[in-house]
Amino acid sequence: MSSLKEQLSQLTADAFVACGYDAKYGNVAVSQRRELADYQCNGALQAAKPYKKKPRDIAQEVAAKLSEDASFAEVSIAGPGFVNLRLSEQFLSSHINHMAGDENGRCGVPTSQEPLSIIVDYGGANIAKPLHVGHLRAAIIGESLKRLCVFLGHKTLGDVHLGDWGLQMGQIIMELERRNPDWVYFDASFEGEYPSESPVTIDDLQEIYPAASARSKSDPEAKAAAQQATSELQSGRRGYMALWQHFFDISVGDLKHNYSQLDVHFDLWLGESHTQPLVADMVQQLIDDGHAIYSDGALIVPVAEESDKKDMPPLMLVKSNESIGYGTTDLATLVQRMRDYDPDEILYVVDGRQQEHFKQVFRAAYNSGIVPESTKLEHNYFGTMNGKDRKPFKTREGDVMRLDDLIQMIMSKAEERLEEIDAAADYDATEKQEIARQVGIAALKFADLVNHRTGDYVFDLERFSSFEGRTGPYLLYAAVRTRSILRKAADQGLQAGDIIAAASDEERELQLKLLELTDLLRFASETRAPNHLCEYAYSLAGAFNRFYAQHHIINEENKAQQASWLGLSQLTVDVLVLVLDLLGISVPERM
RNA sequence: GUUCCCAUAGCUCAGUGGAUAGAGCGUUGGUCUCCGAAGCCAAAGGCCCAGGUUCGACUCCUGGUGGGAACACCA
Repeated sequence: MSSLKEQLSQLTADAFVACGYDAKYGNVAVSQRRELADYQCNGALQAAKPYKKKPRDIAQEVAAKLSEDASFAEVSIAGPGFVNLRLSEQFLSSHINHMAGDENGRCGVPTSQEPLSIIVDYGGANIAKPLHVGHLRAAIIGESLKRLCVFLGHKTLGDVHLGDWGLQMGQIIMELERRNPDWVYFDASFEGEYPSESPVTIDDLQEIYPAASARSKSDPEAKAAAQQATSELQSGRRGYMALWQHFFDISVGDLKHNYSQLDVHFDLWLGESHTQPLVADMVQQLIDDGHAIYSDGALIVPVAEESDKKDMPPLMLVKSNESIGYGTTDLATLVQRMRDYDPDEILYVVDGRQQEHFKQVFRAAYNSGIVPESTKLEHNYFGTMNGKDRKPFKTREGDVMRLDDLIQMIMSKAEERLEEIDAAADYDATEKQEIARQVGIAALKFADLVNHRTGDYVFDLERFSSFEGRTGPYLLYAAVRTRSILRKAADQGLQAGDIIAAASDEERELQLKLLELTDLLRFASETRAPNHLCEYAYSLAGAFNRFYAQHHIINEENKAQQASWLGLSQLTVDVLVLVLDLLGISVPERM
């Protein structure tokens, strides 16, 4: 079954054709003037010029044709030539009951007719480096896009794509060598087995990395040593590899814990390092095909094009010190993804500051044939989360804030707030804790996702942890309160039934809002913009709250009416929970 | 310097070339003897500037102004 908008557009397009006009003018959209129409078509205005007619005359013809259709209660024309459509009760209730009757948990949303194979690359977490607020947006935007793709029926894999093969590895190795020169890992002549136990803990690494990074920045010799170590690691020096493996193992464990706190889950835990076996052949091929050339001692892939408005630097394939950077590993990752998955689309959910880098990688990939034209590569970039000074968010001390700390902060705020309003007072401690987590995560994620992906936004703990207005907790509240009504009704033996004609404008608006679901999901997916899911969830909750304020369900005496309202309430919760799930937000049973 | 992104209400943000530009916060005022008031209702308040394209521009184009970012051997 196609979406409501598609069906209405089809009917309208048929009317245009029947009147002798092109079908393309039949597109309809949700009306902005709800007192005038449910949906509207602006095609008559567009058709006026090519057909050399007055737009109102065209609108009149089309409207006359459309009003023969039982789908509409009223078809009118207004303004310069808008065709206003008001849906009939039969049309509305048949569609809303179809949604409510969906037993697959899809609320009537069909899966894609042309399922694609999609990879969403949205981690970018670094080995040996704690997740910080900079990783937050990638995680939650990427998770949402991935869930949306999965729900729409695409074969989708989320890849964390760890940063585990760059200079930071050499920096840490050299820092450790400086501190512990007698470790067996640094003895180049050692040929035995290395210890299976890691010599460092995750906490050690989190202290060592900033120190190593700072030293490398301030001391050119240290930097050269780190570059050398990186190069040796990448060529497979045994001791370094053994050490690196420890970093990797303990970091991945920590990262999985962090991400799962956020309800973010990856299908693939691959990193830059996993491309290592592919790099040599890829580089050779690029040389053989003439795509890679030497310049200043480095091997580069020129990617500039005639039409470029600025100088486009080449992709750095092999640095003059023999080491490789993330341009090379990103390219090799594409070799691997094409070989293993042959995807139709790869979506990179990465900070907007990487735009030039991805432009280079994509060009190099297409030009060299690593990726065929039929595979779409997209950099779905996002803006930064800033502090009130409009600079990337820092702690009060000026450090990068760890994601862990941020999550703790928002969770304890949630707990505080729950205490204040005396919610969940008599639940046991474990449930309370989990509710605080879900409320906190909902607050955090919604506050992020409600902003358009590409824009920067200002982090404001007070505002984010508020439970009033357009927030995650408001939506949880709306869903949980509705569930509570349904539970009460069930306790009294009341059953949801067929949804009948709306009893009020408020109820009609709710029904119409529910019917927008399929179109909304497609739009959010096409534009890769989860903020539309947020907008929808919020307006749906608002529509339900207005309906709720208008009608008293439990006390309703007309049983058919009551059953209908229960059905509508159930559908609303189902849709709300579904959309929140696509945002990566889970709803507690009660709170 | 060049290129990219951004500029909408006091603040934080939405807005698919269409009618009267929407929310939330904040402010002011209503609303619980009835399903959970984290709610609902109402008031006040806005598209950076100048051109252009279009029947129609917050939206597209050009040029300003103001802010942010990127600019081969970090990622």
